[in-house]
Amino acid sequence: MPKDSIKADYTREKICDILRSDLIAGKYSHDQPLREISQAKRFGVSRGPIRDAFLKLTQEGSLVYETNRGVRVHSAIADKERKVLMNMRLELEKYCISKYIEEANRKDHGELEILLEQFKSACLRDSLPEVAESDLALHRHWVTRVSKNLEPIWLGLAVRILMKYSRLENFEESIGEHVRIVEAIVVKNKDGALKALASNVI
Amino acid sequence: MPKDSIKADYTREKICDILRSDLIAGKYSHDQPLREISQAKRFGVSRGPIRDAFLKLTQEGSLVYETNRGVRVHSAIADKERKVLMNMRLELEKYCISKYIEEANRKDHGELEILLEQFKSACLRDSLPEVAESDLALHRHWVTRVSKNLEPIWLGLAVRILMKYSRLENFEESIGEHVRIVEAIVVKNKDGALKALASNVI
DNA sequence: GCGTTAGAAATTGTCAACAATTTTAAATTG
DNA sequence: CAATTTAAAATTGTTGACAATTTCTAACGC
Repeated sequence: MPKDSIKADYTREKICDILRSDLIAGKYSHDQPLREISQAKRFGVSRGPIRDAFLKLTQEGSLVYETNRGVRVHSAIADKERKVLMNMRLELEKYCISKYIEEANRKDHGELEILLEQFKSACLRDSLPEVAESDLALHRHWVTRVSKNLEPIWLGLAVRILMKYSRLENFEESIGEHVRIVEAIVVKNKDGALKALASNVI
Repeated sequence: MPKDSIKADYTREKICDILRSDLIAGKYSHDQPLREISQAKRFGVSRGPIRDAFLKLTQEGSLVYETNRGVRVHSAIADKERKVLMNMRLELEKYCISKYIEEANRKDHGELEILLEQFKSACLRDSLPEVAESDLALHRHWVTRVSKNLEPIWLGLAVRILMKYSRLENFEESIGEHVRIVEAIVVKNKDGALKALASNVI
């Protein structure tokens, strides 16, 4: 047995998720290259799965790929483009939340509350990586629940938007915004939810 | 030399582009699986580059990937979701066209006219694959010219929207719409271009 | 005949080796 | 010493082989 007993048995998807968290959390600086070999060593796999993960993250937008030169962390996006992405994301999530309110059952609401608690707790701990991740997980909940088709598009938008501001903003205010969204959802107040969402995403 | 002198030397990107055209043109039916080995034989490469292309197309949305089961052609998207995607695409292209009008030079306009001619000619030939491809190429022109960052997002939306209707609609009307867009662009009539775009995309 | 099970076939997942390309470092020349 | 050339190192691109998984097929029992 190796000294490190945590035999995580990383799959392509797990590796991809971990790298995405790293990137959103700002672990690597903009334009920094990521090497296949070093990541392969890190996860204890060959270069194949790493290449797969790099390709996926490239398509999502957190990495940039150049032929024969590998991938590097995406540059910071311009403010104007960020605003366009925001509007697109809002359009998408508005649809998802409307439908979620109609379709969600008690079990869904339970998961929603759990995700909200995790987000709150991350904010109170002032841990940017955890805040970013739990923020994504919360929004992802209503998107995925409503449509597997829209989810990858949403993820691409959310990742690009998040990467721009890896620096923390006002966590307490963010808690309030998310609480308002979730509260409106559980009482099926569609207008309220959409309004709360708009103030959060924009 | 092999009997077929066309030694295309397919790269990952070329393979990806060819497969995308096939998918948009409706060469494969919805939910039909695509096999790595058969595509590898088709392009005369090993499974590696094919896997790369499949992954990319999965992320774009034309293919669906399931662990240990490979990829299949994406199911037809629901009308409501299609409408959401349309609005998002419109939001994106409105931004691109506005900026394009400000930034484009004579050379850009030249390319634009060429792409429009190619689109017209494809419509007149009633060839759905060529219409779909030249339609994409035309829109892609102003998107790519304005932002390399937004381009992959745009492509994902456009592909998903196009795949829904592989059946041909009214080509002549489509020519008129695109002519109006391009004409407004070259005379820098922003309002007119955006209005023409909206009636085309929606 | 119908459902179940066991084996075979087909397919994807991973890996290590080698080829091609790019980057870095050193040597050479003016 | 600066610029150029050349060689070495590092990195990505591709391949074929093998392992793991899924799917298909046929035998079996009821």
